[in-house]
Amino acid sequence: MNTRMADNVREALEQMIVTGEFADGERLDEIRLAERFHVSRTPLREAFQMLAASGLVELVPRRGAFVRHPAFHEMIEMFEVMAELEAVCGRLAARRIPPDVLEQVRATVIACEAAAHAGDSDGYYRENEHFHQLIYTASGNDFLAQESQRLHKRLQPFRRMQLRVRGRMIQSLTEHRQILTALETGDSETAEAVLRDHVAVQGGKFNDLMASYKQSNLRANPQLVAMRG
Amino acid sequence: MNTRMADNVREALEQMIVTGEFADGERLDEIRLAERFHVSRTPLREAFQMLAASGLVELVPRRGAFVRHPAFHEMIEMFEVMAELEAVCGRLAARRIPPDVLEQVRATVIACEAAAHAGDSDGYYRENEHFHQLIYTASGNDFLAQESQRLHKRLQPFRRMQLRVRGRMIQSLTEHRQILTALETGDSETAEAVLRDHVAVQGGKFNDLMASYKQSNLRANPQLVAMRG
DNA sequence: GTCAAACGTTTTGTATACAAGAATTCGATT
DNA sequence: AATCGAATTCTTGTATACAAAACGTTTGAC
Repeated sequence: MNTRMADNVREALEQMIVTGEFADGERLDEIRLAERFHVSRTPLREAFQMLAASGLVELVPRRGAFVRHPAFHEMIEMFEVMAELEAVCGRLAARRIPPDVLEQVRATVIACEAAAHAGDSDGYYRENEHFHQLIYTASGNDFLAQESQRLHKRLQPFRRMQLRVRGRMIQSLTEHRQILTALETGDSETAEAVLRDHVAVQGGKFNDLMASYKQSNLRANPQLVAMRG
Repeated sequence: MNTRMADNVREALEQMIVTGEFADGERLDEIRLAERFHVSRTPLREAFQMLAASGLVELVPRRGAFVRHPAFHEMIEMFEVMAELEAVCGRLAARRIPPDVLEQVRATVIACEAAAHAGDSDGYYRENEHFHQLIYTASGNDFLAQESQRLHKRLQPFRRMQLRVRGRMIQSLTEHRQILTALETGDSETAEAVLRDHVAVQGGKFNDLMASYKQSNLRANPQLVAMRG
């Protein structure tokens, strides 16, 4: 629980948006939401500002705040950028990673494998998040780590759509191993290439993601997408 | 002039911050600024939110809004990310650029050279901006273009510090030519490599930038940087 | 002289009031 | 029946009021 109500409201709304409680283009009613959260319009509007900054809603002057789910092609674009950012993190990390962080990566890869074999999907998810977080940090560039983390978080609701298939999970573990080895041997080219492919949406992943997207509550409204020319 | 006062105030404050009118860590006084801009605290606080989202100020709960100039090493990190983003844009653009955009790049490179030879530094600056903007767009990834543009804008006040030296300008023009050729021939590796080096702060550029940074009004307060552990 | 506690002042965060701009309704006209 | 426009209702943007938290200062104890 935060000291500022505006922050609490932002978190609550963020959760509601990424779990698909609002349709794309839906207007966030200030008065209704203010009543629901037992706050006035002031902190609510501050929350809107923050949500707009992270791209979850669009603020249209004199019209209101509208939730904004990415179109499929926009999501693919975001994953492409994520893949490139992680590739850069990997390349830099291979050269810069300190021994203690490398040890943490090693431990996380092992924990990830253990969770996978135990069928502990929550554990797997958590360790996988940690793995990527560590790669960001290992880049030795705090700004890069921060930006990567930001996009990672934004893609979180869509990443859940991926990796459900059993075969993908095994491939993912193999790639973790490859990345670890590349970091251990300082092989920046391999770290870069494997991380890019690890994150990129391509081949079979593309079709899986598309199928999941179509079924999800986070679809964009084609009508509205057409107007964003 | 914008319809919302909050937006006007944000623009004005942004300008004041990037021109160094506030010292690092200085608190933005709501009451004083409200009087100065002839608005109430409400739109002013909305402006603070937006500035915080773009990293120009830090919002500390129950304390206020404090301007945040990057430390030198933070600035270097941002340039490193910018170089990598532009490198990615270049790689993708070499494969995806449409003929009409390629033509625009060609025209911009020529205009840039003309401005340089004419000693028209404002013209040079404008055409150079346009050149980079085109590379972002040419990537064919709107999200990447948008993120690149965002960081580009954030680095604008610091980029002015670079490129003042005459030799740098000539080198820069040569690199533009190399990038154009790479795009024309679809040589993604070269486009990527040249763009990375074009933007990266390395070699002599590092020292020039450091010297300018030290003299500028956009320095971070070392006391405060130390506390950001 | 140093430290700390209590008081008063300043400043932030939130609620509320109000004006101007959008949206909607409903009737008039073609 | 469809369309235009005026009147009404809603909604946003901004000002202002007020409570609670942070800050500074004075006072007092050791």
